[in-house]
Amino acid sequence: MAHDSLQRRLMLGSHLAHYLHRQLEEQKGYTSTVGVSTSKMLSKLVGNIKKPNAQTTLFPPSRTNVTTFIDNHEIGKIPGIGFKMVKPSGVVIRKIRPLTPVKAQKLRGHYLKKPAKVQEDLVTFNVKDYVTVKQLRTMEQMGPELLQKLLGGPGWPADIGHKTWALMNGVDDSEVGQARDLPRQISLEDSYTRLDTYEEIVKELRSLSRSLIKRMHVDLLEDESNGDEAPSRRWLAHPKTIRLSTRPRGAQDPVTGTRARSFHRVSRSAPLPNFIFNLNDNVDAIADRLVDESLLPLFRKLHPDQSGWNLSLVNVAVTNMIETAGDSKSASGRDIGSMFKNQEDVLREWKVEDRDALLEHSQSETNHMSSNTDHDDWLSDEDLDEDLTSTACHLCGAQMPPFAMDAHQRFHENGE
DNA sequence: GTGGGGGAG
DNA sequence: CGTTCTCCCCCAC
Repeated sequence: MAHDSLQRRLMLGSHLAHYLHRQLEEQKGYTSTVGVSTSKMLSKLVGNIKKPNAQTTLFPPSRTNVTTFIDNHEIGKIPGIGFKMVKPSGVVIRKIRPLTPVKAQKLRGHYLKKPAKVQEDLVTFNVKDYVTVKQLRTMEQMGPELLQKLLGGPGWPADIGHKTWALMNGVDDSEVGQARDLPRQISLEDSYTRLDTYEEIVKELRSLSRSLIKRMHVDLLEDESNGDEAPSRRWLAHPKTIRLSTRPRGAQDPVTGTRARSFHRVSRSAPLPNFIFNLNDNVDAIADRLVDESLLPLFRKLHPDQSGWNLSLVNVAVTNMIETAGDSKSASGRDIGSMFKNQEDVLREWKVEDRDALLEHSQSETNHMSSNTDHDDWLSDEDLDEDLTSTACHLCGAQMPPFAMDAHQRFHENGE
């Protein structure tokens, strides 16, 4: 693709993002941070530049600009590599769980030829040894194969070497997925400084269950205002499984008295009983029954010992969402095109195919949106036009922001 | 499908 | 600004 057209696409993307940002703020009162670039990873990274309520576009999108941008980041900052540095691993022999480096930390260690220093506060980790993407990227032998050797192994994604190498070079081909109308799981959890008696556990499970059922009602029920009968509600989806997870508190070091920080979770799951979907019974009663018949059995599976456990976290989740068939509530509100339309008498919807056409056509036009030659690195919010009132096409009536109208006209000129 | 884990936000 | 909570995806089995 020609360099020039890429610039135009980014300009259009910036305008679109700006419009959405503004609409979100004006109509919903939400602030948002926006990053615009040629991939999800780069967009996320540039978005960090102006937080919390502005947008940034990586511009111009030249190879050198992208490389320089990526290179200056600490390795752990790259989305997909991750910041996390140690994970508990192996069997707990006695009291201390061995700590093993994970991705970013393995890479730091490789560069430094020694384990990177991490500053461990009571609860958080900070990098002491700051290793940049550039330092790693330009190392001897660095490439997908070496990265595979460094990072690969059982439990890790098979293509981790190639993926990581691509990320270090600013390349990310992951797709922008369609937003789901329903989550895959709903979970409630709470953490505790001390939770070690059966009575307390039961109490917490009841409380979590009540909240979970209420969440299910909010997120999975649809009002069925069919006709004039008593208002009824129907389930948009039925989760099939219930899962109980806990996080045992790390063992205490007998010498220092400090506790090894444990991320380790354990879980057990079981079929979700149907009575949870009953809308006539009261929530507390359903919750109590759920605790007695599902969660306590799961808890006993998880912790067979009568006592001695000490939990720092309890999580209750419903998963394996089965969407109710024939649901008409498809992707409405998810399609960006439909957000531009606010009249239902519009004959022609601005659907995905049409938007693509619009983008293609816009590539051959002369750039009139703004003069960008005075910006070498970033294109920020303030550079964009401010007129965001929606206007109608005089040919088809489609509603859209003014910045899109010009290209839309050419869409008609091309015989549509 | 279950259980464990990294990771994002 | 850091912690907590929620969610997602991937893997081994």
